Amino acid sequence: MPRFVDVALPIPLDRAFTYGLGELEACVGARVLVPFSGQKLMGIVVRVHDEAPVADDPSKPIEIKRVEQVLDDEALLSDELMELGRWIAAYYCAPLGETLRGMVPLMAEVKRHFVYRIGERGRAVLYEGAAKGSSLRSKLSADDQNREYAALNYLEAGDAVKAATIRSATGANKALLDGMVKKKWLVREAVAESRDARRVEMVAVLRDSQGLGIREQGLGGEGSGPRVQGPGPRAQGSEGDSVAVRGIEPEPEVPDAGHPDGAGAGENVDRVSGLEFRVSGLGPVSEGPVGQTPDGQIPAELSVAARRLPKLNENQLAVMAELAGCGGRELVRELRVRLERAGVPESTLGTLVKRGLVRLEEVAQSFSVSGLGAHGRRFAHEHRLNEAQTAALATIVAAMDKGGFAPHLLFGVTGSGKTAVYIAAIQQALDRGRSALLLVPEIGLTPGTAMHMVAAFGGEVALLHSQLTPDKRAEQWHRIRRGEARVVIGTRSAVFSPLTNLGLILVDEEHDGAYKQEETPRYHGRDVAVMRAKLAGCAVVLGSATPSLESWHNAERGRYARIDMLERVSNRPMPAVELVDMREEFRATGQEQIFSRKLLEETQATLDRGEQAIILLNRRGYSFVVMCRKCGEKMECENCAISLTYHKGQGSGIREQGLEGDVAPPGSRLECHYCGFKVGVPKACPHCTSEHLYFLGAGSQQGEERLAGLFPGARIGRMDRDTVRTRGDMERLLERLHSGEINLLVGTQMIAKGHDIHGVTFVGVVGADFALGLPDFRSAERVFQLLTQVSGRAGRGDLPGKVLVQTYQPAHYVHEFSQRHDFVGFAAREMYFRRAMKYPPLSVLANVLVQGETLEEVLGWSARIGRWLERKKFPGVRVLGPAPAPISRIKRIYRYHLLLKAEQRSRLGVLLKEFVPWLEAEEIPRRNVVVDVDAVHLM
DNA sequence: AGCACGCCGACT
DNA sequence: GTCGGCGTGCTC
Repeated sequence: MPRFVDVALPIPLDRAFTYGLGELEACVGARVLVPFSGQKLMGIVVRVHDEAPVADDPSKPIEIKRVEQVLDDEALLSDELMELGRWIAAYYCAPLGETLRGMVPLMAEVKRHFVYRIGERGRAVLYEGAAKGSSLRSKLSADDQNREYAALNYLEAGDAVKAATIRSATGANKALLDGMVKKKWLVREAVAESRDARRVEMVAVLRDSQGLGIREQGLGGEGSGPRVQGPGPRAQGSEGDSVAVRGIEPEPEVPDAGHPDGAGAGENVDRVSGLEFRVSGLGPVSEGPVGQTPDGQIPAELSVAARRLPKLNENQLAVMAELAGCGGRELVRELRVRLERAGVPESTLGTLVKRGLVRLEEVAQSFSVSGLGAHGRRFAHEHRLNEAQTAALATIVAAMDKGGFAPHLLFGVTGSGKTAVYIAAIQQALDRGRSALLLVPEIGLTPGTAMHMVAAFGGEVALLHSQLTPDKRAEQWHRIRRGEARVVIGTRSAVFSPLTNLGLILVDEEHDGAYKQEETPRYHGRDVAVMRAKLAGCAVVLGSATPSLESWHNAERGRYARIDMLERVSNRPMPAVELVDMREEFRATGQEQIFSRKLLEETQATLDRGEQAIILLNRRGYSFVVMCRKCGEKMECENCAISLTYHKGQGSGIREQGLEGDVAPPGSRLECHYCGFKVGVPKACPHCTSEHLYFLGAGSQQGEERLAGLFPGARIGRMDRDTVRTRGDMERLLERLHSGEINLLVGTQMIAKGHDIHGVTFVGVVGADFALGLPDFRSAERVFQLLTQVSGRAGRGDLPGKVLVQTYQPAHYVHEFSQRHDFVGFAAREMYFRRAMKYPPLSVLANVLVQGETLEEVLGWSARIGRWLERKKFPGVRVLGPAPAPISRIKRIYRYHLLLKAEQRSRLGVLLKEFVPWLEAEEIPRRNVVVDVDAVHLM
């Protein structure tokens, strides 16, 4: 029997630790609880072996501790996922333990806390204390001293007790207890226990006719059921089935969007019936049976049945109807919300329980679909696939059937119907008994996609996104692992879903920067997806209308098979794109305006036609620069090297752009978008005390205000991080758009993200190309993506769309190609630049960020790193810098960086392999040097 | 990372 | 003389 395990712990150390197994057994991939430096940590077994570790320094041999507990009988992380973790750790220069931690959400199941036990000295104090009386030397109050004695008394029996328990028994708080530990009166011990992550909640169940029938025969309620008081209903024949009106099969456990509580409490309600849509099982959306007809009447068949029940008052009837309407079962929590809305008192449910008409059951907390049927629309999978879609699907299915790793790039223009292909392909995977994974950049921003998936696959779907609480995430993870959910849709970390028998991985909007994790391990979800597909031996499809040049390059080199979908569905034309040269506009009008005359004209015309318009203003806030006219100083964040953004308050003050000196309305503030720093709007320049402050650059907030002034009749909505904080906000806003309640939408790039809004025929783009000036080699690519995406919002319905792009650089090639919807041309042109500059994808890039609290140390470290790299002259690697990072200070941390460009991946690998140990040897703290392999954001 | 251990100033 | 601040250094 193996005697040792190597355990990877969630700490930023590049090594595993060896523990003795004793009588325990463990396998690679299992979680274990181990003592570590006075703590109990959960780690993952990475090796099981018989080699006792030997100390580097033989004078002090290492004392091998024992594994305390093995938490999993079998590998929690499959070999495939362990392999993936190892690859990530190596490729992205991240400690294995931290990498693996990010792959298993079940750390939530281990609760770590401390317990206190009385020590020898404590006992002595307790026994002598009374004689000595309270120590006058003690700084503690008499009360606290009393509490200390009370705590000692309480612990006298010798048990180890949690701080919270001691406090409720004696009043001694944690600080006091820790003080007693310092005095050695108490001993503190770390404990960790695993627990079931699931919470329990109540479900109301309409008692079925059979149950009622049995009781009718005088046999009483079922033993397991709750005690029933009062008389049961009489005359409940078999026709009584109709009480469980139109009862569908018992409600399956339905996956949830995982709303934070309350955020979407009302979203799942159909506007007409006031009742919830339900999705059950596979197949098309079932607009769940409703308990009431639209006019609020009890449907005939229910009322007939209900009338047979004894003396049910209106409220009770309403509850019965409501329950029947959701298949005879509903979470009490959900039911309460709806009853409250209907004006039914909460106690009614209790009455029905007492009368035995409704039973309460405990279930492990699950997830109901909420907010997913809000639009009551039918979904794409019911549409026929067109020729291009069918061909795309055939290619994917063929790859799946052939088996083995098969990477594809699905290049499909906006509106070409990629989602329908995804759904059909997932269905094909399921039909073959295999599972499927769909990665999306951010679920919150595109509730539509999630909705489509749940509508198509119902209970087979697990949704994983960043807003899930650890418990909910753990439960979804379990569902997937048990094979209950064979379709996973989620953001980047969903790539670690414990799906078995993977048939297909899809990466939607594969170019999106949100796939890159900006903390250790700094992996790219898309690239990990490809690696996972390779390990699993399955098909992977990267989809985009504007593929990253990396993927495009891979397709051109034949590494990825390319699938083209170059036409929009239903042969809708691409929108016409027109440029407005804002320099020209200024010359003509003599005024610096946010919106050009042409843009206002088109907007007006669109609204006049009863259609919808969208205006992209890709900056948050009111003005993004506040400058002093006298000294030219810009208002900067105290903590960051960043201009503060002016956010206008709710007050009524009027501020014209550039108008000086007047007072900002109450609630106004200057905000840093990097660290969240906020200050009031200064009346005078902090540098020169001049009162001539100048507000420059229009953000979405100002855009909204301006448009409201210009189009008093328009129904304006704003979509940016200030107005859309949760998924619920997004859904509400989208619903208002779909319903036509809003006909003019202004917002940041959020509005460009794949929403399918049919009434939009005009898109105005304001200042989107300012990003061309950013010091990032990908700036043109990003602007092209943004322009293409936002243009894609126009003309998705039956009417053609039009796009107007305002620019100060009309000659830039980004505009030339985006105007023609010519990604291929753009890619060729951009690739020319990348080749000349040796930037990715024609090289491999790593960004080495050096950060620290003082400029001196940061300068020192980065200079040493620079010198080392120069001296070592790694072949095939070019080093740029060190130089200040484009944002040279964030949150009071100074930032320098070096860019490493390698011709080949392996060349960079050689360097990095030496680099990390060198840092350690040089005593440059690891946490001050961030190695970002394949960096996406160089800021 | 987080926790021990240890060395200094503040207060009784 | 004790308490408690946080600066190194180690963790199987």
